Amino acid sequence: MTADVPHQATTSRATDRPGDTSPFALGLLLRQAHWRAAAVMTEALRPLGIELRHFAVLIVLMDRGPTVQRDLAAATGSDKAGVMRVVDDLERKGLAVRKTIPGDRRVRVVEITPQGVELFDAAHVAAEPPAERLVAGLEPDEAERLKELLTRIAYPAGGEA
Amino acid sequence: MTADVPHQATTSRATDRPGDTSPFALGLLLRQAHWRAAAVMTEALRPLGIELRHFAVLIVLMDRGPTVQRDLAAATGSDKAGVMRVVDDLERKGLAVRKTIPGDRRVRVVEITPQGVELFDAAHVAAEPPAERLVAGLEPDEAERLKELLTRIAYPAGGEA
DNA sequence: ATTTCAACTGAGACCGTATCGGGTGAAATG
DNA sequence: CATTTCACCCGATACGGTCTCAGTTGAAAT
Repeated sequence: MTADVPHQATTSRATDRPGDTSPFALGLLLRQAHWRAAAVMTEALRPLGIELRHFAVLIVLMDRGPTVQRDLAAATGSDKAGVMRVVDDLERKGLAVRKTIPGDRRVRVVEITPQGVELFDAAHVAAEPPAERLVAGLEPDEAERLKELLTRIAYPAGGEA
Repeated sequence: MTADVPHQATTSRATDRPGDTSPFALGLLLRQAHWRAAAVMTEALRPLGIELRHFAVLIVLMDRGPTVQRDLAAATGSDKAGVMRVVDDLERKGLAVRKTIPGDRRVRVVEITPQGVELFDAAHVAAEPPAERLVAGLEPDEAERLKELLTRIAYPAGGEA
């Protein structure tokens, strides 16, 4: 008698569809949009023989230079064991190397190799067309605005306030 | 000699940080923003004893009413096996039930129970404060605009054109 | 010597894929 | 027209790979 037909009355409930005003709407939208973006990027990376998690590490290495594995784990948000395996892969492919630093034998600094930089640049070239298709429905200034708004969601002012 | 310091010159490379113009920037931003949203929502749902994937199914059940498992898989984006396990959980908790429909003995429609509806509404109440904190840095009209732009990324006009 | 912090390892949970056992409808066959 | 056969579909299960987490080892600092 109560739950029988799709009752969409009362207040406002999540529907996983456009035009939703429930508190879950933004999260669902982000999920769907991220899913699309991830699919596009994974596809762009596939011909190069790496996956997103590998590329995420390369990004950090390019951004920060030689980095300790523990920091890589923090920066990529993944587990330290996971980082280890990713670095294993990168090392096997000659895209990065582990180095021991002189005064400290327990740390291993991960460093990108010239081939790694090469692949990194190649990835950017390969990713541009798909990335443009992703924002095909938006005007250039709209895409900029979207990124600006997302930045404020992703990195709240003051760290976490 | 080549790759030694964080060289951030040449064109424009992904940095996993605000103000990035590389083709990967939008994807990285979406990832980070989605991560935040998912963390917030998972946290809001925890006291109720369910996770996001369970709630995703409940959303579909509320939106569409009794639904075949195959359609649930398609609607939530996950695969059949995953849906099965989630429905197992929901059934065990009394939030949903599997029913055989008269004319077709192979299909099992999943239906939300009154308790399921109860929890669904409770989730909305619990989720509102965290959801507002998520967009705390944005003006109300900015949040609306963000959702609108995200919708156009997540659901491209014409299905996929 | 003890504490601390790095990388690593192995056990367990988790997820997606492949496969199985029905069930249905329709076409083929007499 | 009745019956058999066949291709497909659904839900369920079994399996394999992946990721996660607690614990181990070894090095440095106090």
